[in-house]
Amino acid sequence: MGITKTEIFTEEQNRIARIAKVLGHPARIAILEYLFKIQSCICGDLVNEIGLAQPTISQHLKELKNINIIKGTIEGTSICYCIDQEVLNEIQATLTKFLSPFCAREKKSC
Amino acid sequence: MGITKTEIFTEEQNRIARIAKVLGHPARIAILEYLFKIQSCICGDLVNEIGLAQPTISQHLKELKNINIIKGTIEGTSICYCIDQEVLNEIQATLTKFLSPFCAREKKSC
DNA sequence: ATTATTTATCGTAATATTGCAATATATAAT
DNA sequence: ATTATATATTGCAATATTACGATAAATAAT
Repeated sequence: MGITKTEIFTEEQNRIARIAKVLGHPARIAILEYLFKIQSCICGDLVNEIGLAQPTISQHLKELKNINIIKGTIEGTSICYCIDQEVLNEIQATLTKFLSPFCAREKKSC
Repeated sequence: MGITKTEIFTEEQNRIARIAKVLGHPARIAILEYLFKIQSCICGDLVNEIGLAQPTISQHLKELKNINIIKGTIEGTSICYCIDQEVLNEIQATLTKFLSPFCAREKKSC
């Protein structure tokens, strides 16, 4: 059917999956990597850097904004995108906690 | 077009995206959570636990096997699935490294 | 050999995703 | 007001994903 049965899963399971899904495309990984390196940039920079059409980059930016991992501030005619470090930390913590169940439960520290 | 242009991205970018994509469905998150909790189980257990049809669970297991995060060993008529702890650790390290670029580069330890 | 049990595969329908051309929107500069 | 610049949105085609019924395959028990 192509439609995910979100209602049979917990909030947390859906949340983890939603985050991972957004990270599940190399263009979005490339955008984040570039932002890590360059701190902030505008859409046009990413079009040049990555080599996908402007509407395609814009669409990927939208999906990254959906999980708030990036934020954009209007600056003249362009929009300055950067990582939201706080959200990034939360996402990192969420994934680490999920993927390190034994560290989190049995050991206490890794 | 529905087809990802993998050729314009680096191996590492594609690898991270491939891992995240597999984690990008709540059923697969639920399967992993169950395996974390229960250590090992058979397909039928997951069908009961999660509430999706057997072919659907089987398909999700296949995708998890594609990134080797789980492995299955034949045991009579059933197949015993469990987490591959070594691969899990690698995946966790890969995602943490990607999502903590400043920790990895500037600080050295987090 | 037959039957029961368990999982994988095939086929298919419904929906989602990816990518881009064309166009709209919005601000800056002249 | 007009033009240039930058980004978002719309519409569409191609492909991928999700889900499941039907069926195949493979072993265990009788």
